[in-house]
Amino acid sequence: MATKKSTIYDLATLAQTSPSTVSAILNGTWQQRRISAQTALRVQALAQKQKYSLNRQASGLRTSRSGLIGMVIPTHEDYFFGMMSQSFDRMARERRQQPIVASTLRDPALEIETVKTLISYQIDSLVVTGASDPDGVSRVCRHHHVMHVNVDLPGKRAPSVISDNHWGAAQLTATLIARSRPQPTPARDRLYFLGGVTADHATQRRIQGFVDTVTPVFGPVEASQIQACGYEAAAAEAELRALYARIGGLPRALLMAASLSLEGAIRFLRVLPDEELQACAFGSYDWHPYAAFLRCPVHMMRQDVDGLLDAAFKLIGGARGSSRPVEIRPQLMLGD
Amino acid sequence: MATKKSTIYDLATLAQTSPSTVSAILNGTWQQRRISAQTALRVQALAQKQKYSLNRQASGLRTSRSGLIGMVIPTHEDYFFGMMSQSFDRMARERRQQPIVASTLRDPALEIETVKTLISYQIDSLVVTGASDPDGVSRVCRHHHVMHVNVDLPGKRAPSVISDNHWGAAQLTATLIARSRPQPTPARDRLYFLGGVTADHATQRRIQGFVDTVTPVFGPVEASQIQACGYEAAAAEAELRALYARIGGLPRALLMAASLSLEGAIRFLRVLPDEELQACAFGSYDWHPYAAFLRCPVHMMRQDVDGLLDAAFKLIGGARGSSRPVEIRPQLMLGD
DNA sequence: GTGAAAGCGCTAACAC
DNA sequence: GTGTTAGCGCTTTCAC
Repeated sequence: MATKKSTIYDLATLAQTSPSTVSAILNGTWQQRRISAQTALRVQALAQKQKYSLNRQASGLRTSRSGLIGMVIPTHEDYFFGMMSQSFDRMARERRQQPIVASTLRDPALEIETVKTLISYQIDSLVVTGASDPDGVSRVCRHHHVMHVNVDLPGKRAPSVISDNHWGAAQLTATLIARSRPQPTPARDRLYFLGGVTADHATQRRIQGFVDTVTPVFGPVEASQIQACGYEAAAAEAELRALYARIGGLPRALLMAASLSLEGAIRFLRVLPDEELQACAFGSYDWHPYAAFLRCPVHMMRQDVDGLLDAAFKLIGGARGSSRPVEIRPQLMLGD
Repeated sequence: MATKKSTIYDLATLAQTSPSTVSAILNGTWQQRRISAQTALRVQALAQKQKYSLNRQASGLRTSRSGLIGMVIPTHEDYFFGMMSQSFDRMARERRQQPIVASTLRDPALEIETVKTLISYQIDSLVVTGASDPDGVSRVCRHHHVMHVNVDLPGKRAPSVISDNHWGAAQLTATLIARSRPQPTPARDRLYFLGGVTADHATQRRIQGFVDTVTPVFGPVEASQIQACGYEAAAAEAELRALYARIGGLPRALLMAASLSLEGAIRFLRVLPDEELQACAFGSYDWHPYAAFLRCPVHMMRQDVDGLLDAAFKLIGGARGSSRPVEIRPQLMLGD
């Protein structure tokens, strides 16, 4: 029971053969070296007995491939990014890569620093999700020849995969229009868009989808119908409270820009009586299991997490990246 | 604008000095080598200009320290483990280690395989959270001399840090007793415990805390008051529905064993009228922000995630581990 | 069918 | 104050 960790040299000595033979046997290339099945079996058994473990720092140094694949996300404490991590974990494993996920808290400086660290570990490629400065990250990766893809938020200097925000918002809006009912006052007889950041590409496209769907039915959308108050739950809560006071009740329909906007809205809505809730149609871009807790239907656009990452892996694998982002359709989840 | 990645050899040539000097300057040990500030500055400037990046595979191979610290968790799609990942990420960074988190889906075989992979990357230490087979993991780590700690679920073969489950359940139960009101029938005039797995150490201690607090006030607890129906939300929902039918309403108070039990319970409870909800006191071991969506107070034991990981890092850092698990008190979050 | 030997990029002991 | 050198454990020609 050797207490020292064994190397291919130890195994070679024990098996009365050479390190290169052991190496070939252990990494599967022994067939093409035409090593006899006999020695192969002998060495394999020995490795198992000695609980030999490959030193991937050494093998990576030699081959200049680490087998590590990085992903940066804003935070682990968000349901959407939790699902991203989970899918990424599975898909990386399927490709025999070791995932290494780091959170960068939407801080551009931390994003760059983290990516530099990952690069120093010689990651083979990188998935950048929800980055505040995707192009800064790209510059670093480019210089070090690290393949990378932006997911969720697009960048100009690397291939990107995003949700089909315009289509998704349009579908969701159409659903809300179909399920909503006329309201007594003009200000309430309208659809409202709540949450998001107008500087953000995703928000812009969602608003556009909303506007393009509302306009043919109700005429031009007024500025007051778009409340892009940010991604924080508290902001959405405050904004909705104000809206409610201003127009004297809930509107005909309400489209929340993101899952945190929905969370904020629910905090306000949960104390309203059932009749008021049932008079309004609710939609949310982004899906959250707890939305079912509200006592009325919430229609949701569920992002296709696996679809996004599948496309990302294809692009990393060298698929022809056009200059335009790949758009992945989300899925409508009816709340009934 | 060199397109090849630069090494300390390149820098040494450019700076007219030797690789070892460059190495010392770049890794901060140059003071003790008494290298002149002048050369130090020259080399540092050069490194910056060339965007030199340390190859940590090479340096790790040489020093046999990788700077990587691993953590295995059951899943990223759970709020509690999301918080764990986030804290771990921050704390590892503070200690200048690169965190590497892998999910193992409560699958013992996958746990072992994953840990072996992490070890092949020469992780310096490992935090094992919520493992189904902590002792199997310990065996592997022991053989490879990898320092490790169990968190949340204890093991016999490594130091462990767990929530103070007995204390927490007792406090929560006391709160529920204090806030509850008598109910019309004997079966309803009792406290019930819902969720968890009796084979599980954590559940055992929580039940014990519940029983020890209820007994002095109401007399012996009957078996029907303990419904350890597992960790799945759907099971808790079904169990609660059955209980409601059996005893003809909600009981005096209900203690949910875990956050998923709470989620399941809420799915059933959300359709009940306010009066019924307000007649029952709700408690949950584990905290979830969405619990506020219920239209009545839920008292929660919030696990001290930072406290758990702080203790874990101390144990990894070599603090004397007694054979008994370190217990960290959770925090009572009153629902009012 | 197998072995010897060079070298991936870095660090640290030792030399001067 | 700085340079030389020997490996860390592995892979991969090349030689036989």
